[in-house]
Amino acid sequence: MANVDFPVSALMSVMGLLQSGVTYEVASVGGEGFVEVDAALESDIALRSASCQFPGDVVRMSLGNFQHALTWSRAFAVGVRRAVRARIFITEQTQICNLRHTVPQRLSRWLLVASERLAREEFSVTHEFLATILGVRRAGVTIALAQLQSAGAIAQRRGIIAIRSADRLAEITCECYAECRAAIDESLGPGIESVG
Amino acid sequence: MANVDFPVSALMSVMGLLQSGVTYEVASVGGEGFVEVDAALESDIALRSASCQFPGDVVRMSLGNFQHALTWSRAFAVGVRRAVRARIFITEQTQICNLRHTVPQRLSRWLLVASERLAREEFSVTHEFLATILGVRRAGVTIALAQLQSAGAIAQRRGIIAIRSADRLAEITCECYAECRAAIDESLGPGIESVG
DNA sequence: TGTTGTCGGTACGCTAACGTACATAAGGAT
DNA sequence: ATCCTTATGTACGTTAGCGTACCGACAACA
Repeated sequence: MANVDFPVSALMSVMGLLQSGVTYEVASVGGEGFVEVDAALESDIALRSASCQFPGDVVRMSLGNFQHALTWSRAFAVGVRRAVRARIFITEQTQICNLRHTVPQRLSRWLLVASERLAREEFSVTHEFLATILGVRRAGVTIALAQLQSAGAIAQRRGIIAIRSADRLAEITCECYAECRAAIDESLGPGIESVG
Repeated sequence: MANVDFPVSALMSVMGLLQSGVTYEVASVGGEGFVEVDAALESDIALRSASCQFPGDVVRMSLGNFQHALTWSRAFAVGVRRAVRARIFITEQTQICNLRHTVPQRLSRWLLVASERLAREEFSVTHEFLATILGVRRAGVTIALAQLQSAGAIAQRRGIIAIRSADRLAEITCECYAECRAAIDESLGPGIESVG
């Protein structure tokens, strides 16, 4: 871990790996957070691997600078720790979301979050990609997206999904969307318009 | 949040609440961690509520003392932050565990973890309680426990579960058990014999 | 313009777990 | 000893999502 990245208009993923070889996303990090979180928690070694799924601006600090800032700037440390707080909440919420909420609900949440963090309504993703992110079948994503489409929430082209109505998506998704938004606002202040 | 508790031989639960009124456990905290984690992350307000499910010894600090120690003792701060690091890993792992692993597997994991943290093989829990913890039906727990019993892993009496073979449980449970143990060892050192 | 690899739609049987309900059993209280 | 509460066993039909497979369609590129 040579650098710590604070996404601005990028969206990064923290991935987990099962013995079966399946990978899955354990955290989606935009402007409300940073990677790698371990850098703020007394370790130079990341327990997870991160990758950038959607390129964009990132504020990058060397690990050394990050830890220096963390030590010497009270303001910096507060911001970082509050981001960690939000991240924990989101991860906890996703625990139950994965267990109790449906694929269309979870998919809607991911689309809303990605849209807000990337500040656009259209992005190029394949069903396969979304299946990996959500930890479900590719076919399951296709079915769920068809539902969102016929509800007028999204439009699709090959390799591209466009959000037509964020409100519609918000109706479909579960409470976890709002809960995570509230936790981020509570931790970082309402200025940050990204959600988990 | 007036105090911060470091369980020694107790087991505490951090709970989440869905709009439906259903509560579920988002973290099980023993000797490898502390509650509330928000205290270490620039907030006096806990985003989740914690409760003690299994009484035992706890090192309790006032919030003021905790924050004082965190500020002035480098050693204390390192320990606390490393505990946060482990907690994040466990929570992330539980995300995928909830999604992909079966009730008997998740139940086995919980029993193993609880047993190690409480340092005993027998504890009083009802199926109803375990159902809340795992976020499944009470009937589902009954069925899963019957499987563990017929595999010779546990024995049951009304309101009591006794572990007969931790090895058998370890065979049944998923990789998440070992992954979390490894993450705790990596974060806190192998001295702590609790697992998530 | 034709070929080829990737992506999306759909279908099949299958399984884990669901929600619900009811009956039995254990054990403390009277 | 009996009652009564609480815990457990079990059963039913239902459902979401699985694994797999196959085919058509799009698009890039030769």
